[in-house]
Amino acid sequence: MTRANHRVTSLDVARAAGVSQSAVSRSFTAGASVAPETRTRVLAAASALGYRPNILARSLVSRTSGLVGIVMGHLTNPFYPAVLEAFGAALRRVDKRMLLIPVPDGDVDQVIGEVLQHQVDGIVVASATLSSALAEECARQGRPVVLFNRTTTAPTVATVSCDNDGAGRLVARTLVAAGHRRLLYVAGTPDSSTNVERERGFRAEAAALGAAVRVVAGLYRYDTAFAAVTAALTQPPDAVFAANDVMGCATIDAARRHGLAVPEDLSVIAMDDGPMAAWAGYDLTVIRQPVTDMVAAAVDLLLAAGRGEAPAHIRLPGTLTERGSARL
Amino acid sequence: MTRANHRVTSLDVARAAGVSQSAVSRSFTAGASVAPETRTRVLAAASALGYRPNILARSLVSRTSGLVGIVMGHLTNPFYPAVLEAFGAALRRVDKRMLLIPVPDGDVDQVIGEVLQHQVDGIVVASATLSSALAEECARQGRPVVLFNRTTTAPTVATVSCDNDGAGRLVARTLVAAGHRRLLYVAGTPDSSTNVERERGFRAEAAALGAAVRVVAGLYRYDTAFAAVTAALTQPPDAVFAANDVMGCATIDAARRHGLAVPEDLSVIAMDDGPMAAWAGYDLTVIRQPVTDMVAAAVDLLLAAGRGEAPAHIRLPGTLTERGSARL
DNA sequence: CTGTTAGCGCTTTCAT
DNA sequence: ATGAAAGCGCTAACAG
Repeated sequence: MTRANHRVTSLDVARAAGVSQSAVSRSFTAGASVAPETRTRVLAAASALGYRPNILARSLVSRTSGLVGIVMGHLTNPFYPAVLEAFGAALRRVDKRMLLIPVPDGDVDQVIGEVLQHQVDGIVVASATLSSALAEECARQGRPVVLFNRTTTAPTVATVSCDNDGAGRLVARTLVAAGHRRLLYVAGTPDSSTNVERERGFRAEAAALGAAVRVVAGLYRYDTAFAAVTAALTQPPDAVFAANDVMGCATIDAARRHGLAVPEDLSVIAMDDGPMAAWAGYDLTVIRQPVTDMVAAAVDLLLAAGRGEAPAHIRLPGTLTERGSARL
Repeated sequence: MTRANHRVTSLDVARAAGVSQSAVSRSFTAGASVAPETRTRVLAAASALGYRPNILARSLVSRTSGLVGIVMGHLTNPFYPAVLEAFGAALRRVDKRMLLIPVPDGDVDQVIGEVLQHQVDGIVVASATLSSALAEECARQGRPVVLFNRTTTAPTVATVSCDNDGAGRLVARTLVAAGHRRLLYVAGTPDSSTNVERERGFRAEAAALGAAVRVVAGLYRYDTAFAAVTAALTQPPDAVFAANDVMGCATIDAARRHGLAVPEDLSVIAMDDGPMAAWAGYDLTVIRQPVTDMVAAAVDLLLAAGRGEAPAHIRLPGTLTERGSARL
């Protein structure tokens, strides 16, 4: 038991163990030179007093906070909670924690400032972009930035994303091969690189194969996608590629409401593979993004940058997961 | 422009502005006594050099880190991302950030240790509980803990939750008033206070009104709930209360697959009001938890504890949101 | 209002 | 292997 309301410091432990304060510090530092016997004594005293090293103080001198800033846009898109969990696990493995900043919208730049003040060891920006001016400032301060699920031309930031162009092509190829000719693309937010690439790949491949592609704006959200698809159904396509799974669900719901059966009358393939894609009510055929690998790659890039390596750009392939929403 | 690869400190700014280092500190402290003219000069120098105060150093002396630990269980339950966003917004308003620890399962205690080392100003534990030993240690260190969406008997932790018992009663009353008699409760994880309270209230009120209640185990997950409900449908109930919205969706899907129409053959009411509850495919009648208010209350409790007030227990009522899944 | 002076709790040379 | 001492970058008295 320890006295109430008193922050136990390494000095307290030192006194209790009859050693110097630095001996205590060493006992808590992996691979420091302490006599095993000393260390045991120190650890005993420490746990008796309920001592835990103060990471803030340590960070101040070691110049690494053990914190990684995660700047994330729309947590309500079920893709991102999965990403968050993956980052939590991956970062814990390298003994770092997440400083999470859910950014309302747009004002990423301001938010990055806050994160920098916390002396984070790196920053992950997901579902948003930051100005190149700020990217440069991060670089100057030696704080690696990796853009997750977005690409950029800023030379100082690393990026990790799915091969969206390839995914779009794969879907087009798959649908056309199954005999579909009138294709509909339900787009995400038009300014996101993710959406742009998926659309580009999908259209290019479809065009090459002689299939027509119409595009409606779904903005990555259920309600907008539902409305857009409903409107598009006046001239029904035979297959839909939705830029994320939420909009895939919206497409299916809109089709059913319109009296169309999925997949008999309409094939639906969506990007992402969140929890609801597997629900019995949807059974959505999807392109699964390799979230775990993407996150692992992002963490690697962060660490690599910490070692002074140049920012890289990683693209991982998505994989087609066939379920019941597409007649292939 | 500033020199590459050099962390700008307040001393650098002081020199550049021709003032003392403390003048710089004051210029960045709200309500400190600095001549306006001095402050402008300092701020100018600071922004020229790209200076940002180092929060770590500040925290070390001010003894508040500006960090709140958020320990969260299942991010994949769509209820929690919404909670996270709300906390992000509410905490930012009091100038604090989130140290997010997604806890795999169970090992909350170990995780709290990490959080404590970061000198957090408080800890929010959502969808999990912590041992009372650890709760006591937090208290001793003066770090307020609030349990979110869980209750406990530990005297040192505050709690915020929905009035789950009341919600259960409300649903039973509503369902029975609409003529339903054979009720089914799709339970969440049996050891969560949340589930226990909902079930207790639902059963008590149903019993009082002379309606029968069967219970199946859904574990708060889609797949288990789908299987459990499917099995229960061999002797169909007329109404279902699902302990969360995901299981509500599972119930609807299971019913439809079984050839039952919702709400004609089966009324479904669920707890929580996540994004998909409003989807056209489900149109789920729900008890909405007042997330924003709950989060605001949690933040208040954190701040109150910081001022030395005793831990309180707050319960906010849920509200019935009628949509199309229940015949009322 | 401003500068000087102590630390916050820890890591890290540098001697011993 | 250990202790003494010098900071990490900042805030907070305390004089002036």
